[in-house]
Amino acid sequence: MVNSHGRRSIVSGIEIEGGRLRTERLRKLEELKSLGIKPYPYRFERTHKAQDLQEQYKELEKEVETQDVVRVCGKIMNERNSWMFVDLYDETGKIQLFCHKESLPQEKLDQRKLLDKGDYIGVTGTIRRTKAGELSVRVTDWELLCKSLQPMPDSWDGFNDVEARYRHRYVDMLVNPSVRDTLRKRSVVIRTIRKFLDDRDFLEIETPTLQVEAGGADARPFVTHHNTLDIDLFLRIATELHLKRLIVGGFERVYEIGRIFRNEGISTRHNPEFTMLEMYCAYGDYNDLMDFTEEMICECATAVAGGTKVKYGEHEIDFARPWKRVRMNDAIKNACGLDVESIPTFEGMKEAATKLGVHLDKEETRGEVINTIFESKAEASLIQPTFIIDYPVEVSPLTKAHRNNPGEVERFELFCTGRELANGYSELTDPLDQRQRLENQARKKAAGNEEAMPLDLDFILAMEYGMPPTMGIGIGIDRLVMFLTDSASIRDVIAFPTMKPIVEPPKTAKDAQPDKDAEAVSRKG
RNA sequence: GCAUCCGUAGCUCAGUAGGUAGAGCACUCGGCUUUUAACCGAUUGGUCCUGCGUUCGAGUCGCAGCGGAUGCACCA
Repeated sequence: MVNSHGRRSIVSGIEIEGGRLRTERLRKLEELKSLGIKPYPYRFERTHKAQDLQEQYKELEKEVETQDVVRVCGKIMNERNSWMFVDLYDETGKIQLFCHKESLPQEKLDQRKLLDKGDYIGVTGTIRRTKAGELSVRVTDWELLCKSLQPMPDSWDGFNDVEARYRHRYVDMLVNPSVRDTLRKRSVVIRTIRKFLDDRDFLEIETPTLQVEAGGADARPFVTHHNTLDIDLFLRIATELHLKRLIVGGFERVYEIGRIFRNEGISTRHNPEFTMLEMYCAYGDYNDLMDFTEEMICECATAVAGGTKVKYGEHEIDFARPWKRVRMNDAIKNACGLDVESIPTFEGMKEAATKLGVHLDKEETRGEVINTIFESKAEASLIQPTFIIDYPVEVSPLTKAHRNNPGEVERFELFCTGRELANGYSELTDPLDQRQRLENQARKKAAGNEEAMPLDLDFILAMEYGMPPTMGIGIGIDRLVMFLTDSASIRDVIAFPTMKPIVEPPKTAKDAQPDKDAEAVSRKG
């Protein structure tokens, strides 16, 4: 890795070409080759994984030697007492190697000097437990499975440089077990959701990532270019509009767990690409959907945390059902005493917001102001899982009007530790109403609001063919995994989070000239 | 996008008032050991993030930039 000025490693622990530690390993690699040893062989027949041995010999007492011969393999992570003790790791955990000179042939003793931490080896040996109580393999033979050229992070100080951890996540995974644990739990969450939905006859259907217009959410999209068609395309910001087309198409239960791209700020809670579950189910409304959501998330919590109680930072969150359901207007009243229902006008609402110290920006309607008041006054206090229900129609262009309350829609958002976790509603199925709402959005977009939705005429056309009553929800998988794994940053639950690249500047005037190919590509046509 | 903080050896860090660039660990070499970051000895290792400036002299002071962290904004 080279920094912006072309010389040294900018992130800790990584050896650039010419680095001393790497050069030393290259020397050992050459020496191994000269001894006729293949440093990158093809396979190893193992009899046990580390965890198998730990379990199988749980009862073996200290200082007891067995004659049981095993073959294990893995990565050398640590060494003590001049390589008499070696910690060998495989995916399941650790097994200590006991490498005494009297158990090893002279040749293998000599070649030991060519091994480093980070190398993969396979060993043959017998099982024993040491005086210190550590289950070990007394090594009688070993073979190299991979020579590593990079130094492993210092085992005493650890691999703590945050930037290095995210830029070189493979090292982070090797050294910090919690990283693997979190990613494993993420996999469990996704598997649990799939099983939950599949068991209820849902179909997982993939919808387009490249779209002519990016709709279905308020967000700025990424733009890309298709060369042959010579058109700009957008990366999707939601899967909603296509999944609803599937409902129109006659599927009654569909979902997608897919990558979403939003061209917005990066923070501990936002990555430019993230994973969202969107699920749509015909003939149900938002009340049914809240029950459904509770059940599904409880199942995830149980699968990952073993129960409904989860520690998150300083909070203990209990997902036990049922969760509170609070009308947005009541949530505002509870938080700051304001009764928005007594204020019928946009101007009046604006005044009330200002009086409360709520900063308004681009709000143009009464409903938008109510939503902003909620976000700045009430949201943060929603620690335990809470459904906020009945949103203003102006902030919900895809949601069916409330059956009783004019000006409101049948929508909920799920909050937890003051953060939004899910967004669901009775889907708007009236094509004429939908057209009007999207035309309003398009007007805003034309007026310069980059997050407003485009007018998707094909979506409206689809709805004119007829869409049954439908409930639909989107759940941010990354956020959910954050809660269930007590992760402070979204980066901790993503295998390879987005990082700003380290750019190598031109070293000479000649290099500084634009690359011809790049130039050609940048000219459209 | 805004604010605050951070950047010295592979790692963790020290660096006094602006005056020769330091320690421990790691690496390498040698010794020793059947029991746990072993230990003992020796060597090696630096563009102090980059650039410009102030100064006789800058790791240290100033300005600009790069990268990161956190918070805010946006949003899920």
